[in-house]
Amino acid sequence: MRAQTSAAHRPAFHGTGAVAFSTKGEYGVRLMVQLGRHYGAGPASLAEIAAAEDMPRAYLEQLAFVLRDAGLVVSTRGAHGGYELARPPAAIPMSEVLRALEGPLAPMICATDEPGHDLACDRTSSCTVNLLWIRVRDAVAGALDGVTLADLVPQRVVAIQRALASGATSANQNLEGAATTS
Amino acid sequence: MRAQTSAAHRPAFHGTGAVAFSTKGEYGVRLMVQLGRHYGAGPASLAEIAAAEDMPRAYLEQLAFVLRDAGLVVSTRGAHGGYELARPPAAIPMSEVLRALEGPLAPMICATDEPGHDLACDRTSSCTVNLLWIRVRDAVAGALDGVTLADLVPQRVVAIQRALASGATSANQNLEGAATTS
DNA sequence: TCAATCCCGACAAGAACGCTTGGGATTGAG
DNA sequence: CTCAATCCCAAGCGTTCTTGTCGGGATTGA
Repeated sequence: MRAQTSAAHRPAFHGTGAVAFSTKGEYGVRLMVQLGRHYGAGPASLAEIAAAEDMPRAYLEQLAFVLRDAGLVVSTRGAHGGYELARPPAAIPMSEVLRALEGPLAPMICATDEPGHDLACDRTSSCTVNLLWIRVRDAVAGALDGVTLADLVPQRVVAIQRALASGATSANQNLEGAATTS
Repeated sequence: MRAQTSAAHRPAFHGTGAVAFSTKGEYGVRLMVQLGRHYGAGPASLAEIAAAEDMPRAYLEQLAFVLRDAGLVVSTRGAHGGYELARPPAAIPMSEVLRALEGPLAPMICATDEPGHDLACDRTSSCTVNLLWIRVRDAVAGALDGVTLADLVPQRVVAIQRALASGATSANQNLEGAATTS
């Protein structure tokens, strides 16, 4: 609802210190969650989602393109178009989402999961630290593999959405309260 | 030995994408590893370490101060002074080192390990994603807690160093091969 | 006395991030 | 057929962070 135009640049790194996802990661995941809620109910427009989540629409577009190129969402052009998940939420591991959004998860250049990393790493003695970065990378990859989009979209919300898709057409805004912010 | 003055600014983020430690983390860990090798052999000067690892000395100083303030190393001033580990390597979890160097490990502001995070996080519906960030944070914290400085300083190297401290003076460079880059 | 070292604050270049702008192409509805 | 809604895309701009550098102090052993 409120003013995409006044978004007023947030601090560069949303997460302080090490292990910091940027807003790319956050917005992208939020976008995916919204699409997860909408799953099975036709395409959702970015304008809708941007309003619902109070994120700048134009910026969301960029993320949506990335997610599309990664094969995670499909787009429908033209009027009443929008984005949909390419697969059911349970088949979308968050590792894939975040890798698409933020690039390969490599805590250091020495620990890229891509080939040829050992070439880039010919530091002197202390390259023992590789062990550390690799452990961290694997830990993150494991955590991210273990969570699917379905885990972030409570099942009852999905059920309600589906019911709506074949019944009434309005009143789908009041499901927000479900967020148990522990 | 070779030219601290020509270090020529490296690319800003050493680690691409999500989960990127900065050079602060890398240099700091390398520094700690060097101190680990030197453990029990008196204080080591920053000039020595900077030369051995080819890192800018003045920058290393800043990291050393941080590590000292965190109680991880102790300093001896004056001639023949330098830095020493405050504890044996096995008693230094890397989580502590990296937290000191890079701040609290919080993948997002919503998932700080400090109290009051729920105040900062009053996003709309999608705060379900908290689950994700917290999982990632815990995974990283776990991985980092499970590695101590001793794991990065092979015991035989320590033994050799101690022998050197009371004997010969060279031939400690050929231990590189230990990095099993899978 | 002197040189080696730690201590400390300020600042400069450059990259990355966060977002905006401005236009195009494509499609359903009237 | 026209029009509005939507996706598509590239370029650019200001802010903030990192990555160091610089210059000078304080402290101590020889």
